[in-house]
Amino acid sequence: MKYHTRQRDAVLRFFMDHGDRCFTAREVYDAVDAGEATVFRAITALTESGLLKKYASGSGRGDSATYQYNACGSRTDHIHLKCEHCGGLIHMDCSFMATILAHFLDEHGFAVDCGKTVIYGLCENCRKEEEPHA
Amino acid sequence: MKYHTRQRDAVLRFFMDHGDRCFTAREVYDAVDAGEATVFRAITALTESGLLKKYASGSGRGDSATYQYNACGSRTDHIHLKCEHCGGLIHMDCSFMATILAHFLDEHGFAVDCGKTVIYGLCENCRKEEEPHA
DNA sequence: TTCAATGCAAAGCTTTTGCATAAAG
DNA sequence: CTTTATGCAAAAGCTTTGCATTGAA
Repeated sequence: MKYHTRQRDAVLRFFMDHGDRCFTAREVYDAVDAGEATVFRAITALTESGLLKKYASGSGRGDSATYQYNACGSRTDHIHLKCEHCGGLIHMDCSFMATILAHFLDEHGFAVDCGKTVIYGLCENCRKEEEPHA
Repeated sequence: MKYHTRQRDAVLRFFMDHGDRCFTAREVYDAVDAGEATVFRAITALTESGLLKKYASGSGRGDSATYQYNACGSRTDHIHLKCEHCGGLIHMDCSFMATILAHFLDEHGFAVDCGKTVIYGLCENCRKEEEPHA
């Protein structure tokens, strides 16, 4: 990762332009003009640098990992909420977070790893869609 | 899953006997006397029934999913904390949980899916080990 | 000119499937 | 006796690697 290339720029730009969605390596490969191995190498590098967030699906046949642009980079002081319906990534940056983390630590002796933790559920919009008669 | 077989019993018993740890399908296959496909079929069935919890690692080559016994079965009203160091699974069944879920819902419009969410971090014992001079 | 990045094709792993056989009920 | 589970081997799919070539600085 010492030189600057057209392919790597294209991969990063693709993720930045669709920051609200997840993509498999295959989808990125289909979207940008670069070889398959190059796409994997670029995605791996971006993930390691913190610019991409990786979501591992079930492993093995027919189930590939997905990646999403992570605007906050390597900051790890807030929790991510991920909507299971629309795939949106919400950055929970509110003050109550500190209270939650303190509770886990004080009452359960558990130090939360914000960088690795993702809370799954349904976001506001998708809840409305899924329960039209509530 | 209509008949009762020695192989499926063995797989379930293996997980129950080591409820504190995660195993890959390969490890289970090495430990119990059953074919590879049978092990996968048994694990899949147990996971679907809620008796096993699945942790998907990165997909593809060299990275396999792991499974762990989930004593609480299909109950989904509490959150799981997983220690990244010892692999232990903590069932957070305290009353503050309701407060947390309410906050997510009221302030962020986000309905947490407890069944799918796992909070990663370091448990009490492992924190002490990792920071001997604190 | 030099050293890193690309791309293709081949290799590697995990998981699934097909099908004949064995076992459960 | 009928129906489901097993097991082997082959297939499938995602990701990585080797190596010659291209491109960046």
